[in-house]
Amino acid sequence: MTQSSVDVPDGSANRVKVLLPFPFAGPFDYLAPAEMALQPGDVVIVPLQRSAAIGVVWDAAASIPPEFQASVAALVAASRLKPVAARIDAPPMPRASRRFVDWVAGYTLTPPGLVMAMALRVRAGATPRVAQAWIAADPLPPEVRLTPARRRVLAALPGTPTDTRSLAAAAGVGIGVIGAMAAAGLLLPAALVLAPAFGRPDPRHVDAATLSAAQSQAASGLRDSVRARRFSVTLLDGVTGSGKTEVYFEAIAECIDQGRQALVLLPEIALSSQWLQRFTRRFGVAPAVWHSDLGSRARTIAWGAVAAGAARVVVGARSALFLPFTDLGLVIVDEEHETAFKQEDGVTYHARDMAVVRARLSDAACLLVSATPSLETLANVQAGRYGRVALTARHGGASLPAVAAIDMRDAPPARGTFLSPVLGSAIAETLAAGEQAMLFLNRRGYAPLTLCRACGHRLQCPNCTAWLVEHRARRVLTCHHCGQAGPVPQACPACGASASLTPIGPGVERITEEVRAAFPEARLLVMASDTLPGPAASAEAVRRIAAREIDLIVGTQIVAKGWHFPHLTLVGVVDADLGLAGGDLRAAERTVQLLHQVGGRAGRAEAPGRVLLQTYAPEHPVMQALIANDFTRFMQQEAQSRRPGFWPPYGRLAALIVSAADASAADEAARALGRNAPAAEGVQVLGPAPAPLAILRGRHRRRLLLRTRRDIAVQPLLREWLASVTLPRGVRVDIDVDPISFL
DNA sequence: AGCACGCCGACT
DNA sequence: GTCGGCGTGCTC
Repeated sequence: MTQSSVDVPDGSANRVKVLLPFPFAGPFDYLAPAEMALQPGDVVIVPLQRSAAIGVVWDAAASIPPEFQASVAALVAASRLKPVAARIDAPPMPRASRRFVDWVAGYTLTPPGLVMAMALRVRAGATPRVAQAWIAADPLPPEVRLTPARRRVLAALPGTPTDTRSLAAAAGVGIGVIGAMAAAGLLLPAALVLAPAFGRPDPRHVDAATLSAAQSQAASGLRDSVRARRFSVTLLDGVTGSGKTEVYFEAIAECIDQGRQALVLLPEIALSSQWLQRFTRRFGVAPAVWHSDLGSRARTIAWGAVAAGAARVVVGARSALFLPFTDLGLVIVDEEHETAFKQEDGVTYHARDMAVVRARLSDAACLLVSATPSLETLANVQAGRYGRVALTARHGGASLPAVAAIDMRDAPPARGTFLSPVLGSAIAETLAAGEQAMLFLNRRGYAPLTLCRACGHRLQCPNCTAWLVEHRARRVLTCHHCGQAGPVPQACPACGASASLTPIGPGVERITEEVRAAFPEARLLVMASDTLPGPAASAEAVRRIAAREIDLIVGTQIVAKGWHFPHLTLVGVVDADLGLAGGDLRAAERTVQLLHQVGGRAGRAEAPGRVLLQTYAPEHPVMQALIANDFTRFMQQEAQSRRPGFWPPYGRLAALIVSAADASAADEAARALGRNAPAAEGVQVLGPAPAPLAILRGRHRRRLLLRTRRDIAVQPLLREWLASVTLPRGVRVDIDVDPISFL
């Protein structure tokens, strides 16, 4: 391990590197007073310019590029070092977390401080704060006056450190009194002792014997991988409804028995109410939950509980990877194919891939779980890098739903409607049988496009290359990319014709209107991200469905999550062709995964389910794969089509998005990058070309794609490339290593 | 990310 | 004659 501090001549202080949560090239050097006995990972306050900043004592990492180290050395030579102001009495950031930060920063070409900011659990930009608790000074400073209020505070102080708010409340004084007492030296800062909010999950809370033979066999394989206490990656590949969750719960049980911590990543933690119930049923207590909407207090408690090892099992969104686990033994990525694992704002990283890295840094087992694994993961299984455990039958005797296409050319909907008569009668039959039906359309709002019948004008977002979407319930036209929203105009803004604006195409609101007219008796529920704001709303929706208070569900892609709806027997896909347009590398793969997941909601209990796909291209390989339920062959075909051009996963890809408020500035910078493009065997640069969203939030965007053979790393090429071009002010280049969305 | 310094318009 | 707009530049 690299020594982080060195002696300076006068011997009174050492030098330490401190990583700050800002976009600097690397850590800064400070003087460390010897009595602080600073260790790598310690959280410290340091002076920065005229103010103070929080940071983490960092040790040298191999992945910090040499050019950064050189610039630090030059500054150190100038000998302008300031001393560390204080060490915060908080759990240190563990070594594995620090190496993980370095790794992610190096891989994504993000300044390490910004990655560390996620690990410190602050939103990049906001000044990080550490929860402050207090204990009484002992002895009390004799010269300080004790007012009655101050006496009450001292009397109210229990033996354990207490945070400002609760202490003030307990003593019946204002928060100001606490602050003044701290300033006077009557109270000393201390680490907040965590409430025992995290019970210990009990691996033997229920008997694992409720598993089927197939499940038990799969579970035993996974248990072995955890027991090995070595890094490994295993794909748990099981059809929808096969009970994958219960199987990987056994791996978690083994991890608890091993005395190590387990992390489960879910694509959409806000929608995980059913998952949490299942966990609690299995282990007797709820796991620690981590996601970005957690309040600052809850987040501090969770962070501390993870660092102290009190939280044995954490379930969270992708950012949970940056929690300070001290002994992580298992990382599970559920629904590993989900594109929600790719973070696109701020630090651009793919949580599934980073989960594998995080597991490796802790000698932990990693499980990737899906009914429809990504081609990346399948290729890794094929190459022998990942193991595979499969579940081929549904749990409890349920059968997989029968999938059929409705050829919209043969059975077109009536004018002004979007549901084929075939789908309409299937819904009627289902409702008549007292069962539930669901319609899926991955499009929010009433209509995706509004057109003037008089002049042909289309209502477009002023900031983006995108149509404005009508949301009739909220009576607005809004842009789904920048949030721009305004009232629906009465007259055409181009030609002034009145009552000429016509909605074109369906969104979930319009489908809801259609089924409400066709099935006036049915109890309807709309599930979309804008109708279910937050976890409580979706939990309530799911409860009502399970309690049969709902007959017909209309939903966007949030219905594709792993819900268990026992009475749902019919799923209708309103526009199965929707995701296939647009020439995206992964369009076909994503459509198969999404529609397969949606269809998988049907027939999960005794009554068999069926899925109807409305399509104009029933012969398309995507529809054929869904109908035949032959996912394996489809993915083999996908692999064949990507292999020759070295497209991922058979090659590497990085996207450069050049953006500027001024179109010609963006063009000029993109061309300059194009002229300096790296040239080598197995390396290719495509572009520049207008990015698919050529204008986004008022910025003009151009894209270049770097594609290399799999054995060539893109990061050194990108670093050299970017260094070769000086960008004029106002021009930004965003780098996306392993892009998955081509927007 | 802050928070400065730094050159051009409406006020005590 | 000043107060202040936020444009760019630096922070160990």
